[in-house]
Amino acid sequence: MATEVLMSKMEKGFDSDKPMFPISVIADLLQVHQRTLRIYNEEKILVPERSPKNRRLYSFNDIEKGKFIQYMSRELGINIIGIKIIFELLKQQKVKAEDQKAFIDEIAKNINITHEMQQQNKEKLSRRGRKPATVA
DNA sequence: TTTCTAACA
DNA sequence: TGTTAGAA
Repeated sequence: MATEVLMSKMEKGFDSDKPMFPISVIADLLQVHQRTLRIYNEEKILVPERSPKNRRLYSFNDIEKGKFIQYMSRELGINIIGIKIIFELLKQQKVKAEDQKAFIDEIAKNINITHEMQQQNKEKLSRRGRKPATVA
């Protein structure tokens, strides 16, 4: 459903920064509750534009950032405060958006966060009623 | 109908 | 984090 909406937008050609997707599409795509996205908004981790009617409008870049957040949260087990700190660090280090996942992965590797440990994190989180990670 | 905020479970 | 009430 959300994917079809995305594809139709992509076919036309688009600005990756252009706000165009409502919260329902992003929630569907990332498999998170809308509440979670609103929390990300409140915590300033993922802040979308707003429509004239105050509706949140996410850009393609926001979606990519959302995927990264889900990766850190679900795969690495980092909480929102940790993610805030990481984003601030990435900003201070001027790490480009395309390099951020590799940057974090390298650190995870250095402190021995193995795939087994990531799997354990996923299991822990899913046992707490959270949906298993789908985002790569 | 969908999304908003805010509060409760 | 998930769910819901009431407003827009």
